[in-house]
Amino acid sequence: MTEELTDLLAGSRNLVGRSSTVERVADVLRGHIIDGALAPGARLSEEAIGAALGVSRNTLREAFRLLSHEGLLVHEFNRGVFVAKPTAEDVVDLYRVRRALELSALRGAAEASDEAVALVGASVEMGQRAFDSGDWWGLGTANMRFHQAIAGLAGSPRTDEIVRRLLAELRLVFHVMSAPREFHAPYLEQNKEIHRMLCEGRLDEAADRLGGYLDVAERQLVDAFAELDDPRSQAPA
Amino acid sequence: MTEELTDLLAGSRNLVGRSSTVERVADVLRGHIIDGALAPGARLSEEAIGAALGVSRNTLREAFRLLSHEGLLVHEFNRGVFVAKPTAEDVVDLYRVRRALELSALRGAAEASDEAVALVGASVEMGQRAFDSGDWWGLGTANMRFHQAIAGLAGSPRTDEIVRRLLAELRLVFHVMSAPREFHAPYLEQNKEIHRMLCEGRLDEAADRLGGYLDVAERQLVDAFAELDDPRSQAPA
DNA sequence: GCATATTTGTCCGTATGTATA
DNA sequence: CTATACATACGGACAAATATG
Repeated sequence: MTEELTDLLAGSRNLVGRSSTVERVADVLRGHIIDGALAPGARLSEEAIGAALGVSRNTLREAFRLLSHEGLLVHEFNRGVFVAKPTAEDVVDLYRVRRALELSALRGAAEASDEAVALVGASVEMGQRAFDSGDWWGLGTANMRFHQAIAGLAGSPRTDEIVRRLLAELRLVFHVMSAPREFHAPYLEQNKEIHRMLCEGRLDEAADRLGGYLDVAERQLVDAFAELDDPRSQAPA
Repeated sequence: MTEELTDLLAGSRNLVGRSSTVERVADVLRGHIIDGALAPGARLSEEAIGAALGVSRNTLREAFRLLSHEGLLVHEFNRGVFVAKPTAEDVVDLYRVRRALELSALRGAAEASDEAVALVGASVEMGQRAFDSGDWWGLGTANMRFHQAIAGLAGSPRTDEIVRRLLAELRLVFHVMSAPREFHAPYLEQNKEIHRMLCEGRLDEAADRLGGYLDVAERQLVDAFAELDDPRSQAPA
């Protein structure tokens, strides 16, 4: 069973070249986790992964600690580390924190820098390009960047870091959505609208819009989880 | 120069006995950092600390990663780890995030559990006891617990975790306050008032009160930093 | 339920590169 | 500029806990 993982990760070995080994290992693993190559719940063997990436167990364990604190891995004492497996409650919690931080940033955006506002616009354009080329996962990425940019309006390094962490966890959640297009596409127009309101200084209005849209997205995800747990639906493993 | 640190930490060696070594080491170091035994900016030598606590460098490095992610240590590549040294900008940032999360939790407290509300009351009583016995550092601790309880009204594990992290960083900041009593004491009455409003369901009013009080505290801390940096004041060390 | 194999937790020694006196 | 100290990273070892047959 470790065969597949080993083969999977071996392709990343040549990328390991400079800077801190621990950081690079964490980057590689993070990438494999958020793009689904390492599925939620999968166990990460120290020996197998270490061999696949060509790093020692000590170094690998430090990378595991990093990703555990980012919420992408969970560490069970004397049992190993596993890819985090978010539940419906996690979705609710993630959206609770997002609402608090993103809406607060948007409502206080009168003092935001021009560059921060420009990043919001850039993410909207990126989403449009992804939509035009039918790249639905790219559309999801653009949507992530939109929310990161909204949070960035606060001009707060800690908010940026926290939201980055939340969105990475949310990437894991999105893997339960079987229809990425139908899920992500409707939000492109909403993002455009919110960006417009932002540029016109209608901040409270924009925040209300964003709040409502987060509510809908949350419910959609929770429903998707309920469907998975529900035995009468034909859940594909 | 490592002599003092070694002696300081050696007293904690016997505490190391069960559960995960990494966690225990992190707990010991966290305690020494927030109570000021390890001053901001101090460098933590792997060898010295490892010897003092009787743990290997590998284990110690994992604990360092933990505390770095909590914001209490900063890791400089190829140079080592240092106790975080918050600046005035950090204070502003910390209060920005606190405002967003605590006010949001308070405004939405209509759905808070009875236990969560009770914790707010308990922290107020704890503060009163500390005040009565002249324990000013304990008063600060009670105040921390008050804000943790306010954030806890959201019923969100992630909010709890984030706020815990922010308040630990804030502990570091408080070391610049030379007069803990004058700083912490006025907030006891405010906390009582906010708790009363909370129990009566006057949530928006309570949130406004808390917001104003956070503004004042932030300004007070920023001023304290300005005084330290200002050469015309007789800054001790 | 038990014996065995696997894996984690932790420590040690060491080589190499980097920063600082 | 050299030398020293230290962080980075590796590999091996062993006990303890867990998983497996």
